[in-house]
Amino acid sequence: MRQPIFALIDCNNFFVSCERLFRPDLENKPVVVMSSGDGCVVARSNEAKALGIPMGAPVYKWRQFFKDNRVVQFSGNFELYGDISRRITDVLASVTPQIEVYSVDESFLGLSELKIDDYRAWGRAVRDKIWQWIGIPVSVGVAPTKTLAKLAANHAKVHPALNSVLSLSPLPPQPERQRERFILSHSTAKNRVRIFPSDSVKGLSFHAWLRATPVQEVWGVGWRLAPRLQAEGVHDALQLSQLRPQHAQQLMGIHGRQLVAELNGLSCYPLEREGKAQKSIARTRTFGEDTGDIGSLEAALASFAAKAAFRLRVDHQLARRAGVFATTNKHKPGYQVWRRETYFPVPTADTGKLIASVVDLFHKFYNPHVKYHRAGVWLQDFVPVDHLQTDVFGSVNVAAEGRSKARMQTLDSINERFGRGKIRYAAEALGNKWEPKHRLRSPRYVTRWNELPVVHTLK
DNA sequence: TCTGGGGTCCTAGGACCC
DNA sequence: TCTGGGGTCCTAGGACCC
Repeated sequence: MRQPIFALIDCNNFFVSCERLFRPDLENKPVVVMSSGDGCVVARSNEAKALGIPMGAPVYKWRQFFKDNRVVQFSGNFELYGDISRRITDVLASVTPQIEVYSVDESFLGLSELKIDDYRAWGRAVRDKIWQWIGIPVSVGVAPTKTLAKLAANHAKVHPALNSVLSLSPLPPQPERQRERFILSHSTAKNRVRIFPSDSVKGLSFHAWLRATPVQEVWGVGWRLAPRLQAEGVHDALQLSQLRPQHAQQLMGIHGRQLVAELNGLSCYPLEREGKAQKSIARTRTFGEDTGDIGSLEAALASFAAKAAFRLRVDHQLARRAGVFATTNKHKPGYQVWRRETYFPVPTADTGKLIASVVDLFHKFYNPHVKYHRAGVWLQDFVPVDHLQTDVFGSVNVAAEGRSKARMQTLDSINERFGRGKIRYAAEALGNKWEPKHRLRSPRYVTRWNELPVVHTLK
């Protein structure tokens, strides 16, 4: 079998870059995009990062700072970002069918089948194509494992001399590793230089790149594991790669063992090409305002159920299990969570049935004196539509199931033709106090007819 | 006034069965 | 009724990702 080789294509500051597509005047200015309900910062331009605004910054604490520093704010326009994301996926799929869409702004490509002599030149060509056709800047990392490709892309993003592309292969020969290990054991772990000022980065060895990667920036090491590793004297990716596999497993579980192998160039995570079926679907929101209003709460849950059911039908799946939860504000004393779930003997993707079920479940714990802050609906235990089996008593009502299917198809096709939400269940419209605010949302330029950008010409 | 949303996987512990 | 081990299933919680 051929040695695997991966590329990670990672969009730079993706949400901000999408906003700038239609607002070129925002180039070189600090820009942030906020989460649903304008609660916290979920994307920052380089200029905003340079101002010290952290990921996840609570907006209410930073409002004055944004004003003082002329930071441009956007409410998340996730419809827009999803559309741009699909366009990028289309471009990448034209490069190779060996593609795994990892998230809205990242894709892995499998390169072992392609005949590539120079990975840097190849990476630059892909970067240029996406820039030219879509207008989004990307970084490219190439390496024999996904973990190393991620690491390479992260460096490609922050060192201008790399021109957004870093290839980390092939691996250096064994003797060098031994030498570096010796040197490492005599160096101080802290205060190691990470940011290289000049073109010298191009000549750095594989091991130098690992050494320049703080352990908490390694894919798979989060905020809980990082301090544990540091306590063991593991401060960077090179040291992590030199842990004994058994020790890594003790510290991080089975995942740690694979992580160490991946850092050593041994691929453990294959490309997941097929659009693997999801195992659960959830739709949850923090409300626009805390509320105990039963109409609004039922409307929220009905709306979540409708959205989740639609997603289920797009995936050609049926759910055996549905659940609902609601919470108070977790930042206030007396935080509480309620949850209930139910099981369907005959799995379903019928919006009406799901709405009825979740509203029913909600009433089992609803208390009119509670101000609810957040709620959600989830679906689980899926079976493919064409595998609908009868329940143990064979009591599937074939005619009723047929009518349900036809009803949903009609609903979906009308909404597809005339715009989403054109037809909905009355339960979704009983109140709107739950709806999150998005005062600063840009137009949905490419997904809504009435929000198309207007071009003025000078005569 | 006040901190997002949507996922996956692993592990530990309890219930239950043979 | 007791003893012990092993297997399975379920749930809750923890950890990670973007």
